[in-house]
Amino acid sequence: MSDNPATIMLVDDHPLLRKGLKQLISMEDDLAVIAECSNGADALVQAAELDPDLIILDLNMQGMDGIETLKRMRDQGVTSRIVMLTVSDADEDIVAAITHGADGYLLKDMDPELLMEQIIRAIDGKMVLSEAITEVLATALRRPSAPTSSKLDTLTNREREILELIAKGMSNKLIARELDISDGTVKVHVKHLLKKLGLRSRVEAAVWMVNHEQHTDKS
Amino acid sequence: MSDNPATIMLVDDHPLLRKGLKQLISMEDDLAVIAECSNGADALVQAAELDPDLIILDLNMQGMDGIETLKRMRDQGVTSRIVMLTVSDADEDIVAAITHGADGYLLKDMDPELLMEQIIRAIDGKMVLSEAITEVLATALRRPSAPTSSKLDTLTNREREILELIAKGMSNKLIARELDISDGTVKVHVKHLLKKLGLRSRVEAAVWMVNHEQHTDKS
DNA sequence: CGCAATCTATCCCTTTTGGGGTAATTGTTC
DNA sequence: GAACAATTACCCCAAAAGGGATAGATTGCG
Repeated sequence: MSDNPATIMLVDDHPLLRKGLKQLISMEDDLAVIAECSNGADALVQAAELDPDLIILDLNMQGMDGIETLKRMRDQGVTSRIVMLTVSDADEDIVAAITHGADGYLLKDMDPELLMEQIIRAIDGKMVLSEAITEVLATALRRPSAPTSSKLDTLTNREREILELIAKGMSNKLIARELDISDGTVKVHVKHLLKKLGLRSRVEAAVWMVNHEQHTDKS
Repeated sequence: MSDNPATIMLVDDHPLLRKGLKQLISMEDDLAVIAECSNGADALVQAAELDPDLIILDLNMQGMDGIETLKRMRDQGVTSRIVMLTVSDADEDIVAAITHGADGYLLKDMDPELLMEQIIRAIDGKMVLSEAITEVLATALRRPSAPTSSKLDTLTNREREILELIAKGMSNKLIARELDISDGTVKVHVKHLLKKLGLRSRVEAAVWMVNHEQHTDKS
């Protein structure tokens, strides 16, 4: 393991953070940063080409986000260990990262020394999770009713589409005009999606959606 | 200006980012980081004590957020130049930062070289804004109807309280029970706050509020 | 082909919401 | 004390939303 320095690739759209991380890593003799990417597309190419020992992947990137990048890397057959490094401690992100093949999930506000320990542990093949994360995972797994996000998957395309419009504050009538269908039909879809999501009103649906949109996309 | 190195204080709850920034700054001979804080409370004390030439302040901190910290610093009579450094390009944040006395607003995903240029310009007494920011500011100022945030200030305490409950998805009846008043009264307050905010339904109010809550507080 | 899912639409009915008004109470300010 | 804002509460009424059922059209799948 420490015969040759372990190779590390950094993927984060904040140059500043990359700089800090790189400097931190460079202080370890048996670690070497061999590549830096500022976006997911780049990361895909470089990961396939360089096959680093460890990829440190930011979750909140513009363009292709971290989860999507992770997913595609695994699809492409990247076998490097991949650790997510992020500010988000949202349940969905954590669960999504782990289920899509991440080998760790660390928070950016960690103590640098601790962070380095975890990175080294990750290269050693261990799964690394921030303390705050482990309990989130545990509680998430305890509830098999998947309160995470995948409820969205049970919705049909039309229902999801209408939910998004509700999350913009639109009334049934406006939605009907927007989608060019009758408002009676919109009511049917709303009725169904409320039932599927276990919510009692469009207001609940709206706040639920807005809160869950936060990391899904951004303006 | 460059007789003695200019003193800089960093306030950010991400140690990694502080590290990167500090290293970047240390490469300039006439700049010196004299303090680092990971939270707003600390920053208040240190700012008063050290009176640095420049304070680089993160906007999204847990506990006291950047805007609040900025506000209190100015209230305390801190005269240092203060530049916000953040990932958020939300209109409200920018306008709030500027109106509360920030001397600049920079984004974390800037190019490091450019960032250093801007920091030096800030110390020279110039107002520095990321490119993407200037147009946001311009358009924000063009609309004097203050679509920013301060609309919240026009609400009474009760109305604001009820708006927050709406933003949790609650119905009038539930809100009435929660506040121990009649649901007819809740309707009155809802009616008023909708009028004040220029919104057409509680759903619009809910999504507006949730979106504006994002940086105000966090779980 | 038959079956299930989806999208569309309508009817009926109850509850909720939003907008208009009046008015009593309290506290604050001039 | 008068004037004012805020909170409470009620009235009325129209519009919107939500829940039930039914049903035609289309599409995809075994």
